[in-house]
Amino acid sequence: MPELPEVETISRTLLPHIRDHRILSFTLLRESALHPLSLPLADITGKTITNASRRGKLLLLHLADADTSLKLVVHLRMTGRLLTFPKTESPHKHTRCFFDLEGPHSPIRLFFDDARTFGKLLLADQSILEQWEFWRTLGPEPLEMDSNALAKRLHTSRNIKTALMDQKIIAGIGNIYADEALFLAGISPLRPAKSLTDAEIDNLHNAIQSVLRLSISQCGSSIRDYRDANGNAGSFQNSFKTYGQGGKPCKNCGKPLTKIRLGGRATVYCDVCQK
DNA sequence: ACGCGTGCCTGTTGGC
DNA sequence: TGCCAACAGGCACGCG
Repeated sequence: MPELPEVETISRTLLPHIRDHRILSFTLLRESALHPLSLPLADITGKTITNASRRGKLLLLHLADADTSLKLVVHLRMTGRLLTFPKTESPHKHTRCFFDLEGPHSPIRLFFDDARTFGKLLLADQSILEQWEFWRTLGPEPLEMDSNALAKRLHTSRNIKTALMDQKIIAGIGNIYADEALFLAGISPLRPAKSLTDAEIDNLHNAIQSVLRLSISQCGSSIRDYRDANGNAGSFQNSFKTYGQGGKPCKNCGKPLTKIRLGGRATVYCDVCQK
């Protein structure tokens, strides 16, 4: 399930394959893969991909031609993948859209595959992005914000786990990195966010940044679906301290980890080490 | 205005 | 062994 480190990895591994490639055509196999606010996908033909970047969990392909500047925004949600193949590759079972690209070398086909169909493509200019509520209200990048900024955004009565997963508060954190960061910070996921002291928020801020940075350095976490743009798995799942580890001994104190549901999400923590 | 619960979607898993 | 409910979870949405 691609969160910030996974999307960052996809962006980095995808760019060398598609930079300076021109989009010749597209094939949309599932209409609902297109976000309702999107420009018609036909507007993408003839555009050149100039860059790939990330904002929160969103992957951005920067497009340009002589007159316009557009972005193809990809939200992979749970099971979305972006993969490149030679142009002879046929659509896969879960291919929702593919693009034929021509570049300096051999032509390639860029696939948007998505088993659970939660993912979306949004072809947007600046004005569409500004109309898009999710984009407009997306919180700051965790690797670019300081501890004071985080403290200001955590004035909510909700539990800290749910608050960390709220994309309006901070962008890019999902279930994996919320659990892992709270364990590293020694903070219970059940704590009301606004009950955290400045020192605790400072710890949490450091924990969020170190967990995300470490995961990026390991090319993200592959539970089952996630792969980078070359189809390779990440390895941060081997470093999980809590996520998916309910009932197993805490790596710090040895007591079995507690598994609960919080905001409808599986949540694993140590009730000894996390206060 | 805010917090909380539910539905969406389909492949995988685990219990009987 | 086979069946089927439960589960995975990011986000929109509706309710109180």
